[in-house]
Amino acid sequence: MPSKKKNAKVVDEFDEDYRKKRERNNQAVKKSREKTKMNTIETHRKVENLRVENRVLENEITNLKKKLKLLKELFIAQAKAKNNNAPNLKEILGSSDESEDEDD
Amino acid sequence: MPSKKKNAKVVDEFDEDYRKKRERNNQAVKKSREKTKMNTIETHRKVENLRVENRVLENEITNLKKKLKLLKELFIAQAKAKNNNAPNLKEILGSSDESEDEDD
DNA sequence: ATCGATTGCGCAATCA
DNA sequence: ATGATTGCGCAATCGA
Repeated sequence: MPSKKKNAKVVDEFDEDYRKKRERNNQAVKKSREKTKMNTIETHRKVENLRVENRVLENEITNLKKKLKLLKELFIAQAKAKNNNAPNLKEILGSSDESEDEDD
Repeated sequence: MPSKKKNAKVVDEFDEDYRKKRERNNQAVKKSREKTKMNTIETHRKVENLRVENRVLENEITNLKKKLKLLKELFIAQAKAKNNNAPNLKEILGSSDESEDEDD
């Protein structure tokens, strides 16, 4: 029963259709891997950007804390100078989540 | 002049030393690519962590700004009640880089 | 049935 | 000589 038609899986290495298919796949593979590389680079870029942004935010927080501290001192001083009943700042301000200072 | 000894580059596909070498390289390749995958995952993890941290910092800034705003109002109110010369907060606190409010 | 995209794997060149 | 990286091709599989 040797049928010359199709002999199963013996891919004729040089068959034209086969070669065309292989060539297209090879291109697809290249493209896909190029894409992967780009994504990798992009992700590294994201990390770097986020780190920078993070430092900016940290600095802003530091500055805000400094201002807050100073203003509290001014407030207390003013209260003492003009009055005796300085409001309780902790009650007024210290709600949320921070715990920056400890004076009273 | 066919010398049976060594016929240049025709790597005998089944030569034992060749096979050993190939096998070792195949393992090295696997290892290296595994490493690459791990690094990729790790980098994605970093991005996620940084994003989270960023949100935390943004929130902290928001809270600090709120506090600062409130305290400024208290300070002004107190100054007006007891005194007429409220110090110039902008000068004292410096508008270094932020610009949270606009009253004066 | 088709076709591109993705993935695991092996080979060989090159780096270190 | 040896392990690590890298570009490339093959084949299986996925996804539309």
